[in-house]
Amino acid sequence: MNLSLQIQQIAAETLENLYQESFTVSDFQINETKPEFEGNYTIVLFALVKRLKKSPDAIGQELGQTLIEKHPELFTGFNIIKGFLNLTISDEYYKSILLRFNNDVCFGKHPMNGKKVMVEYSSPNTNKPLHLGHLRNNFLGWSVAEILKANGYEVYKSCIVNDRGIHICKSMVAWQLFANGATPESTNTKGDHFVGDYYVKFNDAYKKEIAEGIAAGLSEAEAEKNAPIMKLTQQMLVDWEAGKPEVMDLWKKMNAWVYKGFDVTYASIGSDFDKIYYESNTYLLGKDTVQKGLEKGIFYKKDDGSVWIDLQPDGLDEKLLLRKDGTSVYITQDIGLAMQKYEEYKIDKSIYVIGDEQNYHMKVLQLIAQKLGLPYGNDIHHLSYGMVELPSGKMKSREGTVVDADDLVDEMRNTAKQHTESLGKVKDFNPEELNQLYSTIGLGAMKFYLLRVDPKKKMIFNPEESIDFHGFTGPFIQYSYARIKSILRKEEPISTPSSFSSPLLPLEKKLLFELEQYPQILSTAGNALDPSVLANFLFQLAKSFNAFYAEHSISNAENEEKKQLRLALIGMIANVIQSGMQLLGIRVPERM
RNA sequence: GGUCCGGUAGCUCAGCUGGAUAGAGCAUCAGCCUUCUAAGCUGAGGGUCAUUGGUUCGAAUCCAAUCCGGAUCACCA
Repeated sequence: MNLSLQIQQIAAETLENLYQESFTVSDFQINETKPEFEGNYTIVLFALVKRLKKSPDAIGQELGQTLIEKHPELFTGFNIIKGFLNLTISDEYYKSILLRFNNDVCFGKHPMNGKKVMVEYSSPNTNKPLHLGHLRNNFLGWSVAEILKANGYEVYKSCIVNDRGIHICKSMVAWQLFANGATPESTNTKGDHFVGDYYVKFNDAYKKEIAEGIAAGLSEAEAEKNAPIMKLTQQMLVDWEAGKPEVMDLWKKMNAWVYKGFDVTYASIGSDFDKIYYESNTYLLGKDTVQKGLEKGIFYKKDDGSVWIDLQPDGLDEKLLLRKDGTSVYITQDIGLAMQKYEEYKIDKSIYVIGDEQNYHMKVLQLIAQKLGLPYGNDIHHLSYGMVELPSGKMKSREGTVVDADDLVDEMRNTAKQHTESLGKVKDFNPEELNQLYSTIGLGAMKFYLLRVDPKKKMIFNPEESIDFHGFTGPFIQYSYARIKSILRKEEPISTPSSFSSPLLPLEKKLLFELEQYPQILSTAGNALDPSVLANFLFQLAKSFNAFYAEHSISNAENEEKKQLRLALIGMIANVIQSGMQLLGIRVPERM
């Protein structure tokens, strides 16, 4: 149990005994003590004044006095300043944390809770390569899945591939018209980029035809509708749905190119999935479910035969579920897929990592799932994240104004290489080790950059200003880890020290104070589905370590016992950094 | 227009379940490598927490209104 909760409980018990009144933990507001005052944790007394009809000072005196008398193992001192009771936590408490957990690589992780959760993320289209926005999605989804595992969930990572539809047909038509049989192999191009190029080519041709139409006297809407290339595309979608063999063959061939390219990208950024769904298999799902909902009276049919749900009582609009011709729409397949996920995995909770532009859609899905009585209907969560934009505005694949994922990864590796070479600390590494290191650092910088901010906030990425390697960054934390490892290679810590007698220095205590909070940080990050909580914590910890490192020597500590204490301390810091960074999807190097 | 999200230092962001003098990083300036990795450390300057009003012992935090920016409200996905 974490310390601040312990303090709340003890304070509640103590006041109950003192004043014969009942208190709960929520009556006590516990803060970290501000650095300018003495103490570690602070109880705010104002809230108790009305209840007890006593002055804050009087309450503080009695409470503080009783706490150190009854719990000398925890509290060694207190002071009261302007209604704040500052408590000093004993060195012994922190030393016991250190002795217990310094070698525990699982410190902070919670035991299995028996609940299953699915995290759906990435969800690419097969008509274009991944870009920076997808990277934010991938990193968030992967990290949240790992954080949930650390919180005791059994987690399945899933991905729905949007592999059909009019947008896919656009690339296919453009390839037929302009490629002359070219392939990724013949042009030595990565498959997803190859197909993406034809998506852009489609758009260029389409725009040209619209302009020609307008020049010939058509209105803009008519010109769009009558553009020959668009008509070809619509026909291709019809043919695809009819299963016309040559269309299916082309579709399979081009998708295979894209998947081959995606595999390379996913491998390089470290994304993986337990289950991949394909929209071409799921888009017909959900119709039965809608039919059942219709019978139950949850949905209703309009005169033209289309099926709707009225969500006005919930503050939304009417929403279409089946077209008048009986075909399904976007939400229909999502309902079906939600059902299928339950049938296959019996999940208790489902998390969708999707951009905030779909907040409305996800709200509708949640409401429908609840009304249909889906077993986990109340546990559908939308991890809604803000778009990544450029200084010039939104990224648009069809305009070609995107930061390509593969390009960015390469660039980050190169930057890492330049930094590493100019510092010259790893000249003895062989080429393979060097490449590993560049990936570790470059990807670390990029992942940390995207994960350190609150997911729901929109980000602006300026390609002109490369991602930093100093300060509040991944490499800073990686560097702190490498520093610790460097010491631990030279100094042999006693594997299980039994006790430490000398008092803790302020900076030693500060580090233990921070380490003690790690389990709570993981819970908070898991509950909020927010890796940035963890990123901020790890940065703070690394910063405190570096300050300690500059102030106190570990190898040349004042005496052997201090040295052993510090070796145990930095070992525990290294474990927490490694474990926390792993949950962000970031590796830490032994040397850099 | 309805709904939702955001607005904190020059820039990028923490803090938001109300608490003490609002914190980091970058950038700027001044110091620190003959001792464990300087991708580091120490210090300085820099704020009308969008605006106005309210709630109260106390508001960046809660409520209301206003202003600014964004998303969304398709028989597209």
